[in-house]
Amino acid sequence: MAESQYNEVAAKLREAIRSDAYQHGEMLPTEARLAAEFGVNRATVNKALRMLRSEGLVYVHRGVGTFVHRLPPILRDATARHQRERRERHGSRGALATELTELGYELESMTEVRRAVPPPRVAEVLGVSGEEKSVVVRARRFHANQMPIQIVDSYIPLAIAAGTRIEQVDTGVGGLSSRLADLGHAQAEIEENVTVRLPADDEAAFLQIADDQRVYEIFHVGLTAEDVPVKVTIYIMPVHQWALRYRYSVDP
Amino acid sequence: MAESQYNEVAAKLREAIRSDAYQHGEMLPTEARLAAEFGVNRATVNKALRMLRSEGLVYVHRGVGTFVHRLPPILRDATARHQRERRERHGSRGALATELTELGYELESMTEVRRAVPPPRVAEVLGVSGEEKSVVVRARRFHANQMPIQIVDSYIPLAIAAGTRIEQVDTGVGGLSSRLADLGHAQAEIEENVTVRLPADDEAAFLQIADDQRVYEIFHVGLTAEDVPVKVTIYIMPVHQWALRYRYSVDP
DNA sequence: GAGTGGTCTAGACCACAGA
DNA sequence: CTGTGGTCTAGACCACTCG
Repeated sequence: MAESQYNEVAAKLREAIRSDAYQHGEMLPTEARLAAEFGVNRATVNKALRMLRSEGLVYVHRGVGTFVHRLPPILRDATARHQRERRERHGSRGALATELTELGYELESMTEVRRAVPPPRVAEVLGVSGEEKSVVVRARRFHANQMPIQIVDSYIPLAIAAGTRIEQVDTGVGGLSSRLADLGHAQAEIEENVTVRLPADDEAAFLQIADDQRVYEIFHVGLTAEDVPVKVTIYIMPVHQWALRYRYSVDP
Repeated sequence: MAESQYNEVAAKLREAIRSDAYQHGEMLPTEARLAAEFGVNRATVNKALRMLRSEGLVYVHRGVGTFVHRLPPILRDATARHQRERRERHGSRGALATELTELGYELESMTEVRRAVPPPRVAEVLGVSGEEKSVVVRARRFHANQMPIQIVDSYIPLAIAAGTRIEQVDTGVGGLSSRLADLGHAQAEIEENVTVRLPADDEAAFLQIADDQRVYEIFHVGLTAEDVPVKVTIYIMPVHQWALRYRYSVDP
């Protein structure tokens, strides 16, 4: 990892950040200054910083400077968030709010609800039309301490959700899952498919990440006890901000 | 995504690859040729190709050329691989072999077994010394169709494994999990923590990936019915080659 | 207006693979 | 030996932010 100059510069800066030379939010020296300091061209420093940026170790304020990002990742515990004990302990608050409060973050969210044409893969899984407005979309955007952290889009077939509280912004105590249960479509099983990819333009814009960073795409399907898919949720999160946890039983 | 020239070049090449202009393994035009074709400098083409490479869409044979990579991702179904029905259906073969055969891949693996000092995090979870050779490491390396795809290192406390079949390369029918069960340490629960990071040098070398690609690190802990950790396995896989699937029940 | 990072060019040298 | 991609430099212009 230490052959090329930009790799060496990157390694030195990583080390400086890992040690306590820089605090979260502190500005690094300018590229020109770093170039002089390390005795290399600015393009070389720029390439090194691009690496750090794509790792999530620094972020850039265009026209201002490069700043250090040193925050512990957020844990998304997929299994625990659906357990009764935990739900009861934390009352009506969502799973994410619970997780983040435990880490000392303050959570904010915005929700938009509309009827829409579902993406092809969602239409296929839900067994609805991919050409008409066949689903209700609940589009939520989350910030933690003023920092964007997650995009969550839930798709529910119109046949289930039309005219119900699911079409309102506030779904009430217990949220979307409880409303589905009220309507006779309680989810019994969850299937999640995880992939990692580059962000789309709108995702990168909301999450304030560079286009060479990566996001998790979690394709989450809620199924009833009869194995009927009743809800698809797609989660998009920057990989450097999150760790995922799953727990499951081994069939004896 | 289409402002800068290198992004436009990258977008055009992505599109050419996604359509059927190139087959898997086919060589792209040289950077010089692409630069002439698109009317930009070679450095710009190089930057675009670097993006595609980091996405796993192309790979480079140093001194030869840039080649297209178009293979469907491998699905790692964490839950299904531990279910009895599936295990019985496929006999003594491992979970991975089963998954890959279904996708038409031919699987090869190498196994090394040794006693070693565990990494700090592993020592902590297993409750063993992080200074002495307190674990047996089963280091496996997997290829599918001659392509490296996965690094799997399992750590078992010496207190459990010393002198048993676990210390031999061939663990026999049912593999490591069955031997743990034989020894009275049957795993009842699995916890997996997923993160995404840059590869270490040795990981990049084995997996034949560039140092700006990403790998999943899956920190997998096997626990007995009494919640005692008996095995830690760390999986390292390139993100562009794999999708992860988890399925779990919702507590009613 | 001054300073920042983002991008691009032209040109150069290198290590590597293969004929 | 030739052709490939990997890297680096010097210099330039740009859009952006902020005082």
